[in-house]
Amino acid sequence: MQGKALPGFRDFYPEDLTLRNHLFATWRSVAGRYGFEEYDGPPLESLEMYTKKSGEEIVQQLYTFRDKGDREVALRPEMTPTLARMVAARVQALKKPIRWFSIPQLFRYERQQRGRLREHFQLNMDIIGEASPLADAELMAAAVDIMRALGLGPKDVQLRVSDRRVLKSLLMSRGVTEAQLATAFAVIDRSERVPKNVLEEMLRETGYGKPEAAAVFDVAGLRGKDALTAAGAAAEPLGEAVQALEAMGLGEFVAIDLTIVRGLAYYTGIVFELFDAQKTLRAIAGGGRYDGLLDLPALGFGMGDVVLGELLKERGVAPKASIELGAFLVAVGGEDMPTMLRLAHAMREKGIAVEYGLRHAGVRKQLELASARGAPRAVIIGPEERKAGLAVVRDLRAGTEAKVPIDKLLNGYFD
RNA sequence: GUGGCUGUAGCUCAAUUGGUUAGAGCGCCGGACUGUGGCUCCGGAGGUUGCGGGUUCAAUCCCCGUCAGCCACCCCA
Repeated sequence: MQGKALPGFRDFYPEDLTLRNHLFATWRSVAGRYGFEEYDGPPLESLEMYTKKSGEEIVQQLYTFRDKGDREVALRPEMTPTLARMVAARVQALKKPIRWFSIPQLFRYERQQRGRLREHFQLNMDIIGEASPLADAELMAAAVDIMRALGLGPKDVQLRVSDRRVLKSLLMSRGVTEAQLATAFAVIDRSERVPKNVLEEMLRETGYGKPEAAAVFDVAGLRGKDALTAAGAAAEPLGEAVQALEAMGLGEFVAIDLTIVRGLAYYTGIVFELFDAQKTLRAIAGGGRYDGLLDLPALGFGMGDVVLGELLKERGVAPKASIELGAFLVAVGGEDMPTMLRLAHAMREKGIAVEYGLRHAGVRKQLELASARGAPRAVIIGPEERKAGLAVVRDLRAGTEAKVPIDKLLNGYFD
């Protein structure tokens, strides 16, 4: 063993890169049909940018160093600060709402586990300058449509939606104070994973009394439209967004679930996560509204390549081959080589993917290579047919053969 | 950062209570096979048993350390 990539970093062998390219292509395609434009920024930023805008935890997990110009720099752990800077610089000139997407490679120094590495690629889609819940619905619809474009249905993935304003209203109407909200959010976020007595202890430490603690668990248990009804006016934006998704025909994917809180402190409104419906993997995507970060209403989501790639492999919808050959050419004898090379080049000029054996071997060997390479057909050039201006086109899947004029093949036709 | 489990060929796994030259299947390379692939048969390459140390006549096996992976916690791009 010559060593391997650093822990948490990946080598992309052809089959791995095939999958990654498939994800990127799907991301670009769906983002494009939603009218989003692609942007990018530098992978290295000033450390200060993250110490100011992100929480302490994120900073501890940063890849940082001092560059030769004595600047404190960091590999980007998230795209939002970069986006915020780019938008702020041209905010006067940009027509609102801004719909942008990006596929940055992000870095974070943390202990790796399945689905969590130290580096990943993440689709970011953001809408800036629009407060309407229709914008939230738009973003969630795009996330769902990416799943559909990848071959996943409502039985595979579910979009769980919540709204911090709804949570806040429900909690405060039950006696929880504004200062206690942060703890309540943390408890609700963990309510499905952490034992109840541990959560109760968390609440007690923050000065919760019995009735307020009960209210927190009560709220955490609310699901579906009941949650909306209970929250009254505060639930209107979430209700409107969910209705929009239903009108688009995506209702089957959507579940209102108040236990979705999201870790980042800057979310202010609707938040959502896309989950593997069997819940064996981590969240596939997550996002929400962060109106306070810029001077404009804003919302966005991120979707990483790691968990999504694992899910596609698990569900058998990952692509296999990266190249799709049109034909594999076979020269029977050495004297057939010039014809084969001429034909190969002519077909490539026509845009057909063509391969042939790079050293002369028996027909058997060449055909073996042809099927190993996944070619749908072989074009066999031998002295007999060549005298008549013909070649044998063999269908490698069906095992059938036909003689075709070489002139036709030169023009890119197999029959 | 904390705790637990696991490291044998490219992959999946064997190897008697610690025992002599660490095996098999798949994959890879070559041959049977000089104008027809997938099948079959034969042969070959490929290992510092993650790494380092210790115990022992003898370690893949037991002990310690370390690195890596997995799982949980923390956290959640």
